[in-house]
Amino acid sequence: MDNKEYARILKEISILRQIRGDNHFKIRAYENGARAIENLADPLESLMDEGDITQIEGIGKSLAKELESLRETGVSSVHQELLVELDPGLLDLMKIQGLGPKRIKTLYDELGISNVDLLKEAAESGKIADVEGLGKKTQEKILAEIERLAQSSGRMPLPAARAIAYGVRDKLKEVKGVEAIDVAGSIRRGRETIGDIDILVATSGEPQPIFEAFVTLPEVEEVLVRGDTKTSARLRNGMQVDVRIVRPEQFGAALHYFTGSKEHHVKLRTRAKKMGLKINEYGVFPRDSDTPVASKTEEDLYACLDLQFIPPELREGRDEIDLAEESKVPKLVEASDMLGDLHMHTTETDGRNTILEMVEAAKARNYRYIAITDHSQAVTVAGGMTPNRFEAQIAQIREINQELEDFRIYSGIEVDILKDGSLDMDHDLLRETDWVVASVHSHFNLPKEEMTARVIRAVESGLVHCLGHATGRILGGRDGYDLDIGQVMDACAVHGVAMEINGSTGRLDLNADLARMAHDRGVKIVLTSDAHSTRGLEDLDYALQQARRAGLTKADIMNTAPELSLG
DNA sequence: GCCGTTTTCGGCCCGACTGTTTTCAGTCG
Ligand SMILES: Nc1nc2c(ncn2[C@H]2C[C@H](O)[C@@H](COP(=O)(O)OP(=O)(O)OP(=O)(O)O)O2)c(=O)[nH]1
Ligand SMILES: [Mg+2]
Ligand SMILES: [Mg+2]
Ligand SMILES: [Zn+2]
Repeated sequence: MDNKEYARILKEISILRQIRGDNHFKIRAYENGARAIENLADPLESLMDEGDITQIEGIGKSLAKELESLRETGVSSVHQELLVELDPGLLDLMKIQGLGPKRIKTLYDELGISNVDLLKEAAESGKIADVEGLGKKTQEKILAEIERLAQSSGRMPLPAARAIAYGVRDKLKEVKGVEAIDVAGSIRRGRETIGDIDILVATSGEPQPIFEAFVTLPEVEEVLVRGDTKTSARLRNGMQVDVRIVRPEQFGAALHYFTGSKEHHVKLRTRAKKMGLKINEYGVFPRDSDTPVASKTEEDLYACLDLQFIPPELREGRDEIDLAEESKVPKLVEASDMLGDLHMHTTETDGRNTILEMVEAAKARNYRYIAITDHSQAVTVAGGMTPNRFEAQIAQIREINQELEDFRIYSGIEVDILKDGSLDMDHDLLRETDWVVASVHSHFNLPKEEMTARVIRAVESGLVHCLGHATGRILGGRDGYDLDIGQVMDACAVHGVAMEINGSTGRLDLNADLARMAHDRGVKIVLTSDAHSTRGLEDLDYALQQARRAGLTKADIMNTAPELSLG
């Protein structure tokens, strides 16, 4: 069993125990246990083999025993007993907005509702409204939610969600009374998928006109919640947007609250409480005082807790607070550190802009260099280059470089890794060019061993500088190809081959976790945009944010150097 | 159920909004 499976069982136990009405803190222990396993860098089973998994924070004697017996017998007795006592269909009911453990328990006890189909039947025949504590509105809402859930495609990839969020933000920015506005939540933290959009507004005036402007935006389909400090709406594209409004002097504390994560808050607030302080979205308060000791900025908030500042990308409730306590929060790589981009396409293949246009756009981003990496001929849909065309492009770039001052174009290629792991280009040209990215664009369904051997063969070729989009996953699309990424990383480390964090909107590949793992195994990391236009260069920002989530610093990233140095 | 530079027992984040609750539980952020 893999970590995901172990975590899923614990999560299901926590949900079923919630419905049964068990102690909140025991339930949280299962939730925490599930999260702890999800966050592990190594397989739980190898940690079991090596020793004591109660070393893992959040796993104690009881969970360890349960997990070990789960491994041995293939089932968890706690889980099984809950499924028998209750019903596996109840797990789906928790996905319905407005239904929590208490109402689900009531519906199960009173009406025998144990799955979504039965819930729908009961709602349609009006039985829900008759249940004590529920009513007509709840019944209608349940029906609408069941409908919506069937249509919804779940969490949205970060780039798409961020574009929508910035669109709403930019419209609200123009509204009278809006003195400050920021996108918060999982978008600000850079999670690779987004559940909903969270926007914070500061005003010293009346919030209601601003809420009114929000809910009357053309993209708003339905108002879900409308209060004095917060309003939620669903957009026509299905995305939920939560808007929270506070006073300007509370903006920092509120931004911190609205940025999350929830788990970060629970840890931070517990710590504050032990110091005699209370944190809420309005500030940090001494116990029994209404006068905040911090509220204006996030920096103030961490400072008054005797903590180093924790950047949003690290606020996931892992070990960031411990690091901040010891002043060991890494100085994360920043946009201004990025001096070049090493993966992009031009009109020579499937890009929309010329080399010179890409150069101009790169200069506008304050880069000192770029690498042009058009496709090789096996990628026919992109009009990949033959050796002749590639040779001509190398010459062309050499000429352009003569004319450039304070800027360098590296000639390069995104060479296709063919089915057998060989490279789709003349080897002499690969040796002649400055920068070789190698990636897989075909035969995604090879068996794991074959795929791993294929990629490693390319890594070992001595001709490759960087492995492109190593997993091949498409966000909100196909999974990565089946390959042993750990073996690939080790091969990269041994042969001095870098791995990219490809920031192009569909990819984020490597993702933050894998980038961290690669770095820890000694692999050099490159941030790239994989731009197919001048605009596309901006996608490097997504790669940057994933690098930050991975805890990487300027020194960990190759293209923060003033020039390409290939050892 | 987990955990410990105030604890091996006694804590465990904190607040907004909705509805059928006539005084606040449930759900969500
Ligand atoms: N203190 C506290 N804050 C919370 C809690 N739940 C949510 N928040 C805060 C932190 C979250 O980042 C922020 C926005 O909530 P969301 O439900 O939108 O979560 P988030 O944006 O982190 O993830 P998402 O991608 O939307 O699922 O509100 C909670 O239980 N306690
Ligand atoms: Mg959110
Ligand atoms: Mg939200
Ligand atoms: Zn590619």
